[in-house]
Amino acid sequence: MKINLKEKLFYNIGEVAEAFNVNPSLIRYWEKEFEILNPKKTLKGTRKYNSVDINNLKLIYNLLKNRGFTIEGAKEKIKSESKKIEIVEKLEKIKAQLILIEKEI
Amino acid sequence: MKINLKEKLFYNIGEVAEAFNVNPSLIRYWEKEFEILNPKKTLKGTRKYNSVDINNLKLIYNLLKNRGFTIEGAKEKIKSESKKIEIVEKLEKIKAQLILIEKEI
DNA sequence: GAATCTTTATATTTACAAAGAAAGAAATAA
DNA sequence: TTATTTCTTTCTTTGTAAATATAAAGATTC
Repeated sequence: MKINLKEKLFYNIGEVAEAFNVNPSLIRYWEKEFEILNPKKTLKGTRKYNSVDINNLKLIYNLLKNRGFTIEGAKEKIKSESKKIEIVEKLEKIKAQLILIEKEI
Repeated sequence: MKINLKEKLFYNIGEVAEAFNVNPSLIRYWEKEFEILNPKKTLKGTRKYNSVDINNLKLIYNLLKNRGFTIEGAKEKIKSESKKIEIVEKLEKIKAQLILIEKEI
């Protein structure tokens, strides 16, 4: 990964593909498959990748290319991961509430 | 999984395939792919699956069908898992040695 | 005769690449 | 400058290779 995220605000598909050393087609294909991959597009339709997009790509790349998930498997993994995060967030809210209650006693 | 592991000592491929609801060919195919899958064979060549084989099949099935690994990914996973177990075993031996040394002091 | 074997052929799914059109960028001429 | 040409990049759609799964064939065994 050659991309220095602080260098630019946006990258286009060629740069991204080169950084990950994959074909641009593959990046577009992943976009079809993974909801989380949603780069903005210019009025003419050119994709613009920001740091969030790059991080999502890193996640996807890692699951598919390093960790040996299928595309379906990676989708599931991402979903269940975000479920976990949601649950933790809920628990933290509950904790905050409990602390408030404790102070009132 | 309909197989009751305490019912019998060995199952043949038809029973196993039915229990996992897959094609017998698939079980044989996995055998080619996964080293850990090594059922004994009768002198005539018929596969006999014992509880270890069934557990290995469960592992493989789970990785492939539930957790969304590719075959290569599942192989890696299984390898790294057994690496982990080896390391823990080595550490336990070292621990035992240390305890002996401690007693000698 | 039903189930299994091995080997080989075939189907299906998954993952990716190629093709041709369109847009963008850069170099050159009016 | 501003047209014009040329080269590069990106687009979508469609094609294809590789991976995965299954079936078929013919022989053998339960």
